[in-house]
Amino acid sequence: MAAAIADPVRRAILELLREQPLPARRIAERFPISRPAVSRHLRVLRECGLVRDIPAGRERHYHLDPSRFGELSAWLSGFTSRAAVWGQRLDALETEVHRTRRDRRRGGAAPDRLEDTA
Amino acid sequence: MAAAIADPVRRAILELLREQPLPARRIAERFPISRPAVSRHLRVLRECGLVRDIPAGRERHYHLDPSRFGELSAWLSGFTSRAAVWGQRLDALETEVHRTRRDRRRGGAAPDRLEDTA
DNA sequence: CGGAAGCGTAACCAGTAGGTTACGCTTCCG
DNA sequence: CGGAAGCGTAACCTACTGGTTACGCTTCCG
Repeated sequence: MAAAIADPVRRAILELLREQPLPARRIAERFPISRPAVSRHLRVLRECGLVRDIPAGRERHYHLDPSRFGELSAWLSGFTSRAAVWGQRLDALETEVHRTRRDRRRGGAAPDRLEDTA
Repeated sequence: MAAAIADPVRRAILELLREQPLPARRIAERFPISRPAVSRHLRVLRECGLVRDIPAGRERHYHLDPSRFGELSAWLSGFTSRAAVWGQRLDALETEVHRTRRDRRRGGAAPDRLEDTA
């Protein structure tokens, strides 16, 4: 499902469908690629459940199915929520690494002076 | 950047690094693929800014860089936020389509009875 | 009824992504 | 100092992805 969003054309289609439902023809004519290519992109999105279609005569109306977006969003939130934590730990970690290297070179536990890292 | 997350191995690496920073060796040994393969995955993540590395002697400590995750998360929120809206409009739309088809077949404006859609 | 419109699929082709092995460079340590 | 450890990169191969054209099926309409 993440693979479906990886493609820029498919992302554009989703943004298009976010504004309003559209028949396949209308979607295809907004891209510089051929209609069958768009048709396959639509199939990928359909199989991922990101998009649904309603047959309407000889047309086929596509619309967004937002239910699936939550999954990826939830996965991402597992990372963004810890941003602050790591941000705080980061400089401390970097300092620690530098200190360790210096210690080993000197062969002893040096105080945390920073004259060569500043 | 979305392409970086598309790969399952890279997602697993990110989840791994979310727990704690790790040297490349430790990351590689948790996957059934070769070490150079993991090394390239790490490069992709690095170039996307999802991950950063700190040289530590002959090792290279990798850690998460959560700042970029917000971008994708923000893009996704543009869809999830409208979930309720479209969910409400959806059945109405579907009904409308069916009604239109029926109307055209009959050649007149039919009342919105639902005997064949219910 | 018959042609046009709207879509999807099949077959084919080129570019890329991800895997492997071989290799080279730096860092550690006996 | 010299071998081992830890990484990254290059070269190569295969598989998949995304694009195109050709085609077939259903639906509309003069």
